[in-house]
Amino acid sequence: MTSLTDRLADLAVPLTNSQMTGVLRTIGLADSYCSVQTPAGAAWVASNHNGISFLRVGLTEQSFVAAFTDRFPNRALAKSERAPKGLTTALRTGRGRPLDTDLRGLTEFQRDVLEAARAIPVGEVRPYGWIANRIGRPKAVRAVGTALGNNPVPLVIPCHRVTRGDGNVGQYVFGTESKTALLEHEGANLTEVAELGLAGIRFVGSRTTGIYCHPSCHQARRITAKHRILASDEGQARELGLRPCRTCEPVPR
DNA sequence: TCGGTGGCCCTTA
DNA sequence: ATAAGGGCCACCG
Repeated sequence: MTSLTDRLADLAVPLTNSQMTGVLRTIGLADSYCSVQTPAGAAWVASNHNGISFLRVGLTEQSFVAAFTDRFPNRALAKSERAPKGLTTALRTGRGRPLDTDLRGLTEFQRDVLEAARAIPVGEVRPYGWIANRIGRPKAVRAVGTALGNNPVPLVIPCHRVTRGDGNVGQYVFGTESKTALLEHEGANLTEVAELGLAGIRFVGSRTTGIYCHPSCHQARRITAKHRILASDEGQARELGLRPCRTCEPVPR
């Protein structure tokens, strides 16, 4: 009678390293990585059959591999010459079909935060509190910041579009200057948002449409100056007879 | 009036 | 259990 181990041994097929990597990759235990150019500079990016799993800007190849291994101790990593389909274009234009991402290993809270951040259009920003509200945890503003700080795939998931409620850009994995540069590159009206923020203005409304928005919402930016109304909070916007924009979903704090 | 700040909030390591 | 983290508000001089 043949033992189970004997039968398994009969089944075993010798694999080359690259074949083994291929198998591991298919079952999500190995990632490929390559270098890509981004608006924030040269980056290394890892991906597997689930999608993009890890991206870092400004690291040597060696320290990227170290960072990946540190984060995913049980996964193999092999170099590839080809970038995942659509990645280069998506990173350059910030547009197109959303890229697949691999967010395994993150908590539900962290995934919720990152998914919400994906909803912010190119050239616009939303406050941390907007994410918190959107995921049904209005008071977890601070935790939202922490979760974004742990975003494994910056740029792919645009955590740089989340800024402080007072109009400042706030912090960023790759540094504040990089965040500012990215947002300017995307065409966000950063100085206007900052000026309004300094004056305590959170929302911009239109006398003609009766709608109020976040100041960077593309709808808000089309409002003619003489029809523009400013509001410091939701209550004031309501008093002015305005209702929230369905596109940018302005939220209190 | 405005910039600095202590205290609070929530999640994760 | 505790501390720290990409925030925010109220309060203060």
